[in-house]
Amino acid sequence: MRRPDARPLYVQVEAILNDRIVSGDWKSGQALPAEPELAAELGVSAGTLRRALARLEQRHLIERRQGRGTYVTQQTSEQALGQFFRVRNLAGRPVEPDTFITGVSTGPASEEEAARLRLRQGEAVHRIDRSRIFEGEPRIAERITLPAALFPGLSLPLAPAQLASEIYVHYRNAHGIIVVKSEENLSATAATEADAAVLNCPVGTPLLLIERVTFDAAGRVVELRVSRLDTRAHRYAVEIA
Amino acid sequence: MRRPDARPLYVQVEAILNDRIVSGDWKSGQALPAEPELAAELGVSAGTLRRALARLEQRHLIERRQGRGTYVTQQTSEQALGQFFRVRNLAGRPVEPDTFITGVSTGPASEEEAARLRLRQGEAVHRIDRSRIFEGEPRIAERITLPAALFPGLSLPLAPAQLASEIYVHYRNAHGIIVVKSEENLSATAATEADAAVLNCPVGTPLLLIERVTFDAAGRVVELRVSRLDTRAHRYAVEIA
DNA sequence: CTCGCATAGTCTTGTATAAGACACAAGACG
DNA sequence: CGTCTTGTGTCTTATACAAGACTATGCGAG
Repeated sequence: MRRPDARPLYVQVEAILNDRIVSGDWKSGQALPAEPELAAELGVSAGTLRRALARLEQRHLIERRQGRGTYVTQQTSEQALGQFFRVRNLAGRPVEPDTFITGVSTGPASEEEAARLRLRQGEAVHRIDRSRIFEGEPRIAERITLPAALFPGLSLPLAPAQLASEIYVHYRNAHGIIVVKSEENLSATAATEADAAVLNCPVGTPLLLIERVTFDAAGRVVELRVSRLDTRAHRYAVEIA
Repeated sequence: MRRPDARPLYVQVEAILNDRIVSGDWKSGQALPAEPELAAELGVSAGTLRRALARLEQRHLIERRQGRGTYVTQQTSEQALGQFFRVRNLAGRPVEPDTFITGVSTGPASEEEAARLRLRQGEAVHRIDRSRIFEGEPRIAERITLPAALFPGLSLPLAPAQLASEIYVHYRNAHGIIVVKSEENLSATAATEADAAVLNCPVGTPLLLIERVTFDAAGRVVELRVSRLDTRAHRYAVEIA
């Protein structure tokens, strides 16, 4: 006699709850049912449910607050910043970037983009070029590439102001895209003339090149981001445990 | 009526077990007592003990194997490599480095070293200069700085061969130093003449500069390591979750 | 008799349940 | 402005059974 699903029950429950969040059944910021209620509905014990919830919390999909309830994590720009933005100044303090959009376009994915985003070559992607400004100085030049299928309408009238970062957050919330994980490849490169112009630095200045691929809670690749960081006054901080 | 220790019981138990490992009470690779026995000895329920053990396992301090027992993690060079070594080749595959020691010395800590290692300026440190070779080519030039107080005798007759990495692992195991966490600051820099000589690259080549501080299970700073990685054929892979 | 091997026994950690005491938050009420 | 009540998540205990891993036993083949 073999079970239909060999995974532990708490993993199955985790998957069920994950689906409900991804599918928009429970929306961003919304409170989940109380634990006893939810456990009863799912037909599992409170302990098993709590174990599943603990795993979801570890993945930052939900937030639990004693006495208040359990909530689907709201993806504000501050939240995403704290979780994924690793630039620090030389004193080790987090830095608050301003954003300046320098260009937006839509077109077929290049071979490189398609491979990274797991698309077929030629599928439509949106591209956003922007610079990020720390303490008045431009320090990052980056290009964000998004699968158009996941962000319909993003190509439309887009204010060249810094709104774009907010729009981006809005799209994630509205489309059930909950960012969960990023994989990054880091290397060093020399500033090209284009980089030098954007970053206001001499040609050839060593830059930290960050190639990031981001995944959502459904396991989809949602973004490719290539950033060039001028590290003369900043560092990229990573913790390994 | 306030409790003497407001932390949850499972956290207190975790701290007790952590101490036993750090103090060498339970040695590297050794099996812990079985759960029921240990729970009885500590006067807590099996569930509470298991919760503490789960936390220790997450920190890689112990390893649990169903049917066999629970063991203090043994710090082999392979284990440390898998956990802390993030260099990949362009295909994304982990790379197996050879190591070549280029110099060993002992002396008073510089201001910079003292600050990073949390020592008083002038306290004795060991310094190991070495290069790391991937697929026949030298790709990393690095200096490791260790507090002499934690590694007594390391200054003595040291084979210039690649033994040093093994010796280093041995010292950690022998002195209750269990590496648990690293903090890294990444930036880009241009190869100096010294770098160029070691790495066999042109002067000015952009290098990935990695400044790493490593902590052990007792919360001590155990190592400062400054590495310069030639990223022409390799990447530094990081995952953010 | 000895070797090989299946298997039962027993020790280990892993999973799932249940129940009760506790702590925190928010609103109702005096 | 306190105090109470209610609803929430958190901690701790206890029990039972499942599953992995090793050991010993014993039986049969040679």
